[in-house]
Amino acid sequence: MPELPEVETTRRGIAPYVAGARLDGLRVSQPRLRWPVPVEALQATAVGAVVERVDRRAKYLLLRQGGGTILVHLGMSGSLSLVPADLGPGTHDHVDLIFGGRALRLNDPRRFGAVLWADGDVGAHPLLARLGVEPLGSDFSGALLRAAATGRRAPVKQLIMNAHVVVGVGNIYASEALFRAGIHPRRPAGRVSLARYERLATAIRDVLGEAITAGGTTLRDFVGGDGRPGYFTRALQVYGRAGEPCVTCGEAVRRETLGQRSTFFCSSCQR
DNA sequence: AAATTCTCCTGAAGGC
DNA sequence: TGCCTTCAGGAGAATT
Repeated sequence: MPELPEVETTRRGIAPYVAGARLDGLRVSQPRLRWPVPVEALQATAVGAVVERVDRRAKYLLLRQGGGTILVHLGMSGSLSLVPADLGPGTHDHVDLIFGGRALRLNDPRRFGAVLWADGDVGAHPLLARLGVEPLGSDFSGALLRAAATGRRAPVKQLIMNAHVVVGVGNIYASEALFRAGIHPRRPAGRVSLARYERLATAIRDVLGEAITAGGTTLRDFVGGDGRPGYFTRALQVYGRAGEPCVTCGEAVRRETLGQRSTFFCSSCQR
């Protein structure tokens, strides 16, 4: 599942080929994604214009043009790759953005992803306007988490996965960061001390940063390849390891459902 | 305002 | 081998 590190790795992989390139055409073989692909608007406005840069906000990729921005979200099964423009779409290839002889291709079996168009200031787009801080940005801190937690009784795991507070912390890295910080995922958010939130903020930064580094080193060539970044799975300490011994104390890692999401933790190391 | 539930979709895994 | 059922999961929308 693409989490923030995979999205950032994708951004870095495609940017050298897309930034500065003119969008020459659009092929949509399946417009029914998370939201319908706005084919008309893209044809009328985005096609023919240069993508000036490729940015990321939360897990959205932003292909910025002069008059607006193409938003791409990978959902949970999406990936982008650069293929020859004359290569026909295969199974689950839904959208091609054509740049010269190459196509930036979205493949997404489960179709939770999205390709959208935002006129003018993309920051004002409804999907972006009310997002929380970037976890790798300078505004993110333990103090920010502590402030956001005031009065909240919901589990701390749900706080750090709340995109109105901090973006890009998905299910996998939420479990990992809480393990590193020694905090039980079910602990009420309002009952975690500032000191422990400082540790948690550091853990979130570290685990995301390490995953981006790992993605960068294991990244296959985006051009002509399948475009899937490395998934960092070997470095996961609790996620997906139910029943296996905790790497710290040896006790069996537990799996419980929290907010309809699988949650992995060590009940001995995390309190 | 905060918390919970629902929804989209399909591949994988398990049962028989 | 194959058919059927169940489940995961990002995250916005709807509901309580």
